[in-house]
Formats: sequence, structure tokens, C-alpha cells
Amino acid sequence: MAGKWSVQILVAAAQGPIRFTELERGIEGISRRMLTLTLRNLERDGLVTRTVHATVPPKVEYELTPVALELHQTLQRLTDWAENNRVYIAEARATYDAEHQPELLDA
Amino acid sequence: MAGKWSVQILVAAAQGPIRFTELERGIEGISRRMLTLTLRNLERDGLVTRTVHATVPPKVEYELTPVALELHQTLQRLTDWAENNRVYIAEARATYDAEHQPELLDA
DNA sequence: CCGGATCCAATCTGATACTG
DNA sequence: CAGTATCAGATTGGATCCGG
Repeated sequence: MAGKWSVQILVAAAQGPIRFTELERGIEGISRRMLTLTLRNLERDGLVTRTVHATVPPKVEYELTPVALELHQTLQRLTDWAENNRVYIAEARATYDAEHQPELLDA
Repeated sequence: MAGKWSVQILVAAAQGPIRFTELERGIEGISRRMLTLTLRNLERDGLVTRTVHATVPPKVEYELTPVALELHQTLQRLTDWAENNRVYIAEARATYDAEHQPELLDA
């Protein structure tokens, strides 16, 4: 599971330790289930550490490991590329779709 | 569809125009169907061009666009990161699994 | 507050067989 | 050579309910 949410978690946690609920609020559209699952996978791969504070109410913080911080940096370039070429790709898609679906007009 | 095969196609086509069958042979485990589908998506997004040569037998060449070549370069860094940290991740996984599944020994 | 468990729908993929 | 069509199976994701 490379996971469609992993990248966003890496970005959200890049600035330092962050709580479960903060992640949930910070990542648009993620469900609790997917947040938990993705965090577990990242933890399993040694990319995040999970720290449970025995307080009331409970408090769990996630923090990126050094390896994950490196990954975050290289991902940043990908994000930049995506941002720089968003319009180009959107236009390419529109053109392609216009040329390959005109049959629908026959109806 | 970011597509699990897209990256490998980008790598295989990075050196210049390449034919359908060459791609099929060069990418381990890909089916004809997935190769076709992934190429169509890349073409739709303006990342590859498709050139049909009207010869016998047919010859179709795929070539990366400039935008895709940029993408290939940034992906290269990701690949490097993955290679550098493969062992670290494998060990983290083994450790994690050992600590979270010992209940199975009760049987 | 944090997260596990279950159910269910959508999506993705491979195998196979058939064409210009 | 370079695809397309169809079908079945695996993955993935959201909704929901329950527990420490």
C-alpha cells in the first residue's frame, strides 16, 4: 500500500509532532479509518513514530523519522512538478477527450 | 489512475521512442491490456505521444513529451531514495511485525 | 480522544479470446 | 504487430458501530 493518503500525512507532519485529530482536520476528505490504516503502515515502515501520552483525555502524537523527512523533501519536488504542470495536463485531457468521444453527439 | 505501471513506462521510454512490443518485453509482468490502458492514460494527460507508422507490419512508437521527461527526472530521485532506504524499511517492517503478531504463537 | 471491527460498493487488474 | 472485449477476482475506500 503506497496509499493515496500517505503523501498528505507526510506533508502535514513535516513541521513536527502532530496529533491524530489535527491530522484528521488538516487532511481534506480523509476518513478516520483511512487515517488510522495509513498511519499504521507508515509506522510499520519506520517512517513515523507513535507516542501515546497517558493523560486524560488521551493524546497521541505522530512524528516523522529522519528517513521520512528525506522522503518528504523529494516528494516536494514531485508536488512542485504537479503544480507547475496542472494546467498543461488539464488542457491535454480536455483536448484528448474532445477528440475521442464525439460519437456521443449522435444520440 | 496514477497507475502502478506508469512509472515503469516512463523509465522504459526515457531514452527515446519505443515500440509497443519493446515496452511489453521490457516491463516485467505487465499484461497487454494494462500496457494499453496505461499508455492511453499517459497519452491523455499529454505525457506521451503516439505515432502510428502506416507500414506492414504495423509499427507504433511512443515517445515522452518534454513535460514527462521532467517528471522522469524527479521520479529518479524518488527511486534513489527507495533504493537507499530499502533495507531500513525492510528491517523496520520485520521488527514491527514481530512485535505486533506474537499472539499467533498461542495456537 | 483514539482507534479497532464489520459490511458493502467502487475500482483496478489479470486471463483469455478475438480483430485490423 | 498492436491492439479491443469480456468476465472474474483482488484491492481499496467509506459508513457505521463499538471499545479503551
